[in-house]
This record gives sequence, structure tokens and C-alpha cells, in this order.
Amino acid sequence: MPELPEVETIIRGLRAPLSGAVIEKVKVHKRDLLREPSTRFRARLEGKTIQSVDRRGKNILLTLSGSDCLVVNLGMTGRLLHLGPPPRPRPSGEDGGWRQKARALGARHPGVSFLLGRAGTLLYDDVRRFGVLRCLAAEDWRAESDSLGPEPLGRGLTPELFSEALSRSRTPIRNWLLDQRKVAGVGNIYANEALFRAKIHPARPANSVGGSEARVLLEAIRNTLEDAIRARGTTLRDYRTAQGGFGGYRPMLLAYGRAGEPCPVCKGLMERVVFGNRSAFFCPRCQPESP
DNA sequence: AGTGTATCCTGCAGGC
DNA sequence: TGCCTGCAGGATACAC
Repeated sequence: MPELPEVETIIRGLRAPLSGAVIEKVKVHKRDLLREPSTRFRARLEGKTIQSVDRRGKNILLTLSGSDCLVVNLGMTGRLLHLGPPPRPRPSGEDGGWRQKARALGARHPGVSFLLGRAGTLLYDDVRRFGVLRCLAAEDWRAESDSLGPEPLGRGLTPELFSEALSRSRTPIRNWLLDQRKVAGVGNIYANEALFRAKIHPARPANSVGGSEARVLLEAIRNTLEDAIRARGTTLRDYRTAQGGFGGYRPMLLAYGRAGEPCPVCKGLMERVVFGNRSAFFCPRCQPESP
């Protein structure tokens, strides 16, 4: 579900309420979201202070006091919701009243909750449970982060480097864009959107996209992601902001989900093809298979 | 090496 | 109404 713009929107919404908050208690409701025993997970987190909230690709990163960090990948349907504290703090034994708030926000599948005292509750909710929450030592996270590709919105990714990387693979360009080791943060929606904007057929081999086309594609990726961030992401069904709001980019999607509709540019019929186990949406006239 | 397929899981939409 | 099939934003373990 959540791609770079959705994750970016979420961390922006978490930064203020979570920075400096203390994780008083962790409750694991669905253990298969973890990669370690829940007792160990809880022990590593309880008592720690959240120092900062960041994003790397599609991962949410909470840096904690000590040398650990909490890394959250939302999978397809994960949500990370901030539930504010109750207006009138109640006597001990309370859970922060988060269940009621969660239901009010439509969170029906609580996975892990973090009780933050005066800062309220952070709730991870996930229908399909493809998401993962991990507590990692800083150095382990660094190693993993290094294995991810560059940030598409970062300065480091120059058109030259991008073009160079493309030239090393003949996998379909849409699949290439989904590979987090190549570029971090692009998913199926924005890969299709960027390819439509750049007028590149999604099945073309990556190494056939060279020179000026690579430059155009990188620009299209950046513009698409920035537009989507501005709209707070795309809600198809499950994605919510940290405050439970909807993303507003869906009506602006040009290609994704539009098979059978007229192309917004040439009015020809948009198509859907499946490869790599995912749908690709494109206009056969604007995005010819052979350039 | 690099590419394609199946799998984890639940819910919803559409066809009959 | 209900049953069935297909499909969904992601990531990974495999086989070739």
C-alpha cells in the first residue's frame, strides 16, 4: 500500500507528537508482525525515549535512546496511527483509552500498541499483516539501509547515476522501479504514474531507457512523488495518515487503475497488463512498446 | 546473475 | 441472498 509519499506523510504527522515521548508500555496483539519473540521486543522498547522520526524508502524509522531503533514496514495495509491522550487522564490501570479511538478511526485490526503516557498511544494496525515491526541495533539498521537504493528525491541520485544503473539491467522498467535495491520508495502506483508521465512503456527493458529518456523518467518520478506528497498520498482503501485522515492523490492518478478509460492525453483506451505478478497500467499510444 | 512464480493474509467487488 | 473467483499499495523464498 504505502509507498514513499504515504510513508513521508505519516512520518510528518508523527514527528511532533512522538519526538521526546517515552515508550511506557508495549502491547503485542499479533505476534506474526514481529521477527523476534514479543518478550524480547517489548523489553528492548519499554522505557526508551523516541528521539526522532524518519523515513528511508518505505520504512518508518524511530530512533530511540540507547542505540536501538524501531523500523516499521507497513506492507500492503499497515497503518501507524497516533491517538492523542484522553482529555482527562484517568487513574492507573487504564490503557490510554486507545481502543475506542482506534475504532473511531476505523482501525479494526490492532497489531501492536505503544503507550506513550502524556503523548497518547501509537497504534500499528494491519488487516493483512504483511507489515513488519523490528527493533534493531543502529549498526544493523545502517547495514540494511545501505543495501537499499538511493532516495529518489535525494541529491545523490543524479541523472547520470540513474541512467548508469538502468543500463545494467534488462528487466522490465516497471519491475526495475519496484526493486528497492535500485531505488528506495517507489511502488506499483507511482511506478506506473511516472512511466505514464515519461511516456515509457512499463514492459520495456530497463537498459533500453537511456540518456535523455532516463533523465525524463527521473524527473517524472520526482514530480509524481512530490505531487503525491503534497496531496498527502493516495488512499485506495486502507491507507490513512498518522491522524487517521485520507490521502488526496487518488483523483489525480493518470494511469493507475484506469484500464478501459480514455487516456487523459490522447483519449485512446488505457490498458492493463499483468507481469511480475502485478498490474501495469498504460496508454499503448502514448507509451509505445518500442521507442 | 538475474528473472519469473508462488506465498504470506484478509476483505471486498463482481458474476452467476 | 450466497457462493465463487479474482484482485489489492509489499517483500521474499524459491526454481530455472
